[in-house]
Amino acid sequence: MSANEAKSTRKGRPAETIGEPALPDETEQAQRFEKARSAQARAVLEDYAELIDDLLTSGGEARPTDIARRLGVSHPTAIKSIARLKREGLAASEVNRGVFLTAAGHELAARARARHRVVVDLLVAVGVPRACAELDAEGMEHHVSDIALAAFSRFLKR
Amino acid sequence: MSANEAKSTRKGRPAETIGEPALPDETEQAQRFEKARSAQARAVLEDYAELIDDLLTSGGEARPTDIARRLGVSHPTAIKSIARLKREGLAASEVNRGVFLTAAGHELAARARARHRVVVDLLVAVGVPRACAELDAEGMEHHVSDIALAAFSRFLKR
DNA sequence: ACACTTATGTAGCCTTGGCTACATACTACC
DNA sequence: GGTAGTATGTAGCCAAGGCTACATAAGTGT
Repeated sequence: MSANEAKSTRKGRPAETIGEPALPDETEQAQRFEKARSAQARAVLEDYAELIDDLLTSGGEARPTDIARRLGVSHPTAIKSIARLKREGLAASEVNRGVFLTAAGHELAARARARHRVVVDLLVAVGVPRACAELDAEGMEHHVSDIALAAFSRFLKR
Repeated sequence: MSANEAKSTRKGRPAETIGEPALPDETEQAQRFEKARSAQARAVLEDYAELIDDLLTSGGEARPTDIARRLGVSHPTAIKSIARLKREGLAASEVNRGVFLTAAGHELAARARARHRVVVDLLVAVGVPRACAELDAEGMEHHVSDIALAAFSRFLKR
């Protein structure tokens, strides 16, 4: 069966004629969504790493309740996520002690923060109010690829 | 206890001195993350609605397997998500028949597609290669607020 | 008509990331 | 040193969004 007819044989609908909107290639589109999903999976880890790093830098200690409060979640949720960070070798802690980052975790945090800053700056540069930029960047940053990030930096330098 | 000391009484660490990086306000930060989480919850629905709308427009029919293939997921996953769309009043279908959108679903799809387009255009405008822009936009678009979107449009018009 | 292929739907499992409720461990203070 | 208060941790629940395996339905072709 010749690929083009194969898609629409069911119910005898005629093969798609030319002149229609033309969707992107099927597998390419699938890859886009796949990439977005994997970015989403990393997002939580990045948020935690970045926040823990911030707390350590500015206050000296990153405690589960502080983390939970800042992320707007309950403390058990925070503890569970921290456990995942530990599983993935990004953080470490002993019972009833504050959390700290491993080298890998620190590196992740640094990259996340750098990206965050660039994204906010870009948004502001194209006319988004600062407060709104901070809000929107929180979700967007995890989906910005290195290539796009480099483009952002270049744009900001002008 | 005077709020400022309260945060750091544990283990006798002295209250935070001035001159440190200064984190954003606690509750404001929590709201940022909360907003990002709720955007994420909408993301799947938007992706499905937009895709279904695309399929209906360009091919005449939106069938679960096509949807699954284009999203890069298994067909049971797609069917489950479609069930959620139906639950939320965005889509409808009968057994063994293609999916279609309700008025609400169509409206959501239209908004999602418009936003998608603006985001891609903005990325391209600031120097991101087209292919990369398409990839990154897929994840970013769900986090762009109306205010930012308006700013993007204004920027593109110049 | 019967067989074959593909599409659709169901069942059941996993992980993530939310939550509440409860138990335990600190710390501070009198 | 005991008590109050806060932090920490555990258990168990839920929904979302992945998956595989299986069963049924619908077209296709000989």
